[in-house]
Amino acid sequence: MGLRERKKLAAWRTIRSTALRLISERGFDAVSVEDIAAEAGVSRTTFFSYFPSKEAVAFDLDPEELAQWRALLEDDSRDVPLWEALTDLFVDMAKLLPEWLPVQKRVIEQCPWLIHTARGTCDSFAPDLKAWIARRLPDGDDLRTTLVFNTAMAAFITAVEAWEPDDSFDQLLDTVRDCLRWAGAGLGQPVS
Amino acid sequence: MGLRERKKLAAWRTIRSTALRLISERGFDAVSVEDIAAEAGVSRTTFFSYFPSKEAVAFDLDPEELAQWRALLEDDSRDVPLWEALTDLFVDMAKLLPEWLPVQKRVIEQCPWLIHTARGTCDSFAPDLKAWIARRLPDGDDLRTTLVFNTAMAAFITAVEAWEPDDSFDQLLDTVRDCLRWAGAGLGQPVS
DNA sequence: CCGAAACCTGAACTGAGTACAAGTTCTTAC
DNA sequence: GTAAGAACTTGTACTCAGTTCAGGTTTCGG
Repeated sequence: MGLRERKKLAAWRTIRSTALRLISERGFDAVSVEDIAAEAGVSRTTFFSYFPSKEAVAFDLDPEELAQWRALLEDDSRDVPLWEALTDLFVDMAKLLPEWLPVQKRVIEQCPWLIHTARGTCDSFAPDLKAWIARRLPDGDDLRTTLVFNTAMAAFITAVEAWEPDDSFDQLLDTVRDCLRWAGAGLGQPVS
Repeated sequence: MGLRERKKLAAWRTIRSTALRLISERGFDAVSVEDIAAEAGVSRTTFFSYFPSKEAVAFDLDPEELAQWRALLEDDSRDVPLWEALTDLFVDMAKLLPEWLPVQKRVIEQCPWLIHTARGTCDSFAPDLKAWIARRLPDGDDLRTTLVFNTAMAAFITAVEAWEPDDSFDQLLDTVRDCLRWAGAGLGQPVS
């Protein structure tokens, strides 16, 4: 990794951590992009070259975490049934977030309307995940692929939103597993 | 309904239809709130007293449609199993949208990032729907309630997003029913 | 018909996001 | 090592969404 790339990542992290500090101190609305940029020692223009919006600085994933995330999708073992593999995948994904999640949840607690933005975080790897699912599904059934994707996502989000930052992280992982299992088994069925 | 209320609804509809006309002519980004207000014969300030944001004018439901929507939730017959009732409910809900949906889809086609806003449309009755589900579920299991809600919503959205405005509307209703059924039966199960 | 409440309006403001030209820092190829 | 050029940063200036508010107009209840 050349100097340029290292500097870029460093700047990204400086801006991000500055932003999260200010936001958790004063609340999302009470912090302007100008405040963040000034405190992080860059110009407003530079801020927007790193983050496309003020929301992004609060919710975008760290490039390294994103890479780990994507790496999970490389696993191509198709001997496990789809939904079980999917459940494991989501649990593994959740495992990458023990630092990230509590912060996000506290921000959202103050500004509930940011939930929409937070959900959009997933968009960055949604295409990859969809491809992962499509690979394990009979030939090119787009509707079915999308349905599996959206439903699994819904189950995952349900677990995340039910989790309180004060609960243990293992509890979240259990809930993620439960939600995915329930959804996979069919919510029309009686509770097992 | 007094004069005041009638005028208000009329103004709402004038602003809305003006907005949709301009947006479908020029595209969402190329139309400013000022344009819409001017063309609709009201001030910018008034515009924002009717709609909280520029996005809202494109996606908010007509108050009357919203009322019909809510009316569907009044039905309290609990003899039908939860998921079947839910499937019927969503199909009935979809039936109220034959005018609305094609327009929304065309707007989103031009500005894909508006999908998030469109999904947020559901927020206006989400609490009611959640209560509807909770009523039919064993005592206050919040997680399960939310899971059912989110999953059903995901299935519904999948159907809506797969539907093309040129397809017949009945096809949408069929797809909604299919998606809900599949999700209810369990996506971990083989296709039936 | 009169007073109160609801409504509309213009003006002025904040802050997000964009465009661009000029300056600075890193890279690469020689 | 250095020079040409690519990539990055910055200030300025702009557009437009969304808010606030004071003052005027319309509707409503009695």
